[in-house]
Amino acid sequence: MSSPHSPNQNHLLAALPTAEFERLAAHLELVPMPLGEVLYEPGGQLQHAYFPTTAIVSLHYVMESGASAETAGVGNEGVVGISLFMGGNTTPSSAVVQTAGHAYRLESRLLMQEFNRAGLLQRLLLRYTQALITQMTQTAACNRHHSIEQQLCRWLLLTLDRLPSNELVMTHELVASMLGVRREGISEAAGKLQQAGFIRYRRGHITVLERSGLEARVCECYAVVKKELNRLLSDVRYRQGIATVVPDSHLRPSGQPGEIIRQDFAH
Amino acid sequence: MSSPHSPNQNHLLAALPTAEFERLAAHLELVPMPLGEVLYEPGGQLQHAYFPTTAIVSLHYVMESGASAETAGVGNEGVVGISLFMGGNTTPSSAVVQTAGHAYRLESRLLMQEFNRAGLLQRLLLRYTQALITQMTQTAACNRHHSIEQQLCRWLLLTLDRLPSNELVMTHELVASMLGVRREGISEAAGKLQQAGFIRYRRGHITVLERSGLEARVCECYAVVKKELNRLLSDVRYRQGIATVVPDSHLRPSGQPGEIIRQDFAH
DNA sequence: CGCCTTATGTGCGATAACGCACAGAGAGCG
DNA sequence: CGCTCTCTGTGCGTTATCGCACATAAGGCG
Repeated sequence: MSSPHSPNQNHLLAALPTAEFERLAAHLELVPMPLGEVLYEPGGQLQHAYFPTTAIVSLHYVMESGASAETAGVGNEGVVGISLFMGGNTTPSSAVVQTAGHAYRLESRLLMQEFNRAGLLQRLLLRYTQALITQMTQTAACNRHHSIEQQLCRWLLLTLDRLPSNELVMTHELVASMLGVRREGISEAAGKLQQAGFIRYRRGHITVLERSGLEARVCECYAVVKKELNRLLSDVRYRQGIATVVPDSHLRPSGQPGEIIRQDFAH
Repeated sequence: MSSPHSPNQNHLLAALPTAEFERLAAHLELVPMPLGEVLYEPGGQLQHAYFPTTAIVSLHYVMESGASAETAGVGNEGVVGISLFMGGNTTPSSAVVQTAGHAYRLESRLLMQEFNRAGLLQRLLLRYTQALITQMTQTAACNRHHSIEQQLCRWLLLTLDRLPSNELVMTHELVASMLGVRREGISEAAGKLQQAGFIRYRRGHITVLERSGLEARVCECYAVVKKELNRLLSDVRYRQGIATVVPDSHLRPSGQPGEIIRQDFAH
């Protein structure tokens, strides 16, 4: 919990057993992630996997027409670059930094090496991928059936959950491109939320004042995604010394007993 | 290629090396898949994985309101039940038989056992999952930006690719529930396609007369999904004796050389 | 401080899809 | 053969969102 940077700010890295973590630690490279940076484009070969700490990355697809839509976001709960271990090494979608911050990156080769050891990292990554799939599924359904305002609430809450503060550095235009709608649509929906007192915004900054307000207006999709993430990673424990100690370790693969705690992403 | 049933009608099973296949073969159970059968519901524990041969299964999410949307379909190119090996053993979505037919099912435990051997089955399943993710991503984007007619074309083509004939047993109502739109919307779009001479339909049957017509109207999403499936599974070969022999086997994990062929799902 | 870029507000008409209501027509079943 | 259920056709008015055009405002930079 030291103030500067630590790989443990990323939940997946923080959950690795000491042995696995130490094999990787020396190769984790802290990189700044400026807003708008493109981590990969359709067809591009991935050189690294990225474990965000404070940055948020948007996975999205850009159509021939130029229109785009986010299919999922990745923050400190996950990793960018699942196609490395899933196979194929590339995807038809893009990954772009949506909120500036930092990430630890790891060479593709090293990630795959560790993945193939079939230790906890593998289990973690597969579970995380399953959670990501839920996010994509839910996005597809939400795109189909819910209003812009509901989707905006969902998106704000999901983003908020990945941030340390309650302020998003984000223009309406950018949010619009994430949700795949018009900028005016976002302005209108955000205007309503502001009138209701749930958020306040000014030129490129959105501050959430009343989270519960957003939760009251959001569609079910938000809860489904959160619940599933929580369920899938709830039996994952933090490494000793990172988190509060609890007397339970039946799932711990390595030896040391009784020094671990449930992850808790629940809102 | 014998007329009755064979596990080799499923592309994943057909691609397994002899040793892996034989470990599973005795446990593969041919089951009929009647239209509308529910393979799993949100939260339900999966007892089996299903490898469709002639059946097609729709993965979809049902909202609280009752509205629904398909996120992906699974035919003889894939398997139903990825959450078994991805972890979590259940998902918030449902799987329902969309086209009646058959599948081979395999007990969860046995699938996971084989998956954990980290042989070709594991690689195959992960790659297939990656292809499935592409399908979901594309569905999300397509839901957002394309017209009902375009989506109908996409859906017809994807379904057609999984069928031996050019006739779908399918009401407008059912298609509508897959795409998450009104039945009338499908009737209208289908009417246009019929007028153009691309399809013909009558009470619960849709016959594709001119595939190229659909391909001319479909959005890019169809091609993206197909190309990706093809790319991800193109270095997968069929087991000896199942398919035509070609003199190439550098990717074959087991010993016997030179008796394998590229899978080809390309339209 | 003032300018100029960029973000946001607002007001249209256009459009795609919705929700509903009902008419007609096939196809299976008794 | 005729009935009845289910599927499909059609015609509304309604709605959300779009696409565009332009006004206003905020904030960074010289």
